[in-house]
Amino acid sequence: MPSDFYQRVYSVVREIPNGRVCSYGAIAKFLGAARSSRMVGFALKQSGVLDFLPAHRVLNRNGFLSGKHAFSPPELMAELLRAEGIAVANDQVLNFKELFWDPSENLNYREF
DNA sequence: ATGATGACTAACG
DNA sequence: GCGTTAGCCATCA
Repeated sequence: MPSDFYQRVYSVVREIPNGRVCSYGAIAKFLGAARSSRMVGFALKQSGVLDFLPAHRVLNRNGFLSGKHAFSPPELMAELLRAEGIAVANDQVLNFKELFWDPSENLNYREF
């Protein structure tokens, strides 16, 4: 039984538009737990059994695929991103800055 | 309850 | 600009 924190993480990640990416810190901040960025990644790792979750669109603040090793195979993460038109090279999203999607500016806060 | 862990970040040197 | 250190805090053993 996932905690509410997890549910909130999933709710935000699910709203990430196709072809866009986000960072752990941004999600954590939006959830009001700016210092719990690590927990965001932790939640995503456990999200495998839940509904579709674009976890591959969530990267660290540098745009690196920090969580690719959690996929099977790890290359799957980069492939999923490329499948959405996102350029990936050397485990990094090239135009991360342009593709960045900030939940605090594009998603209205609501009860999760 | 205590200590270790981690898909992170920011601050130092 | 890069490697190291230190905070952070929800889980888990």
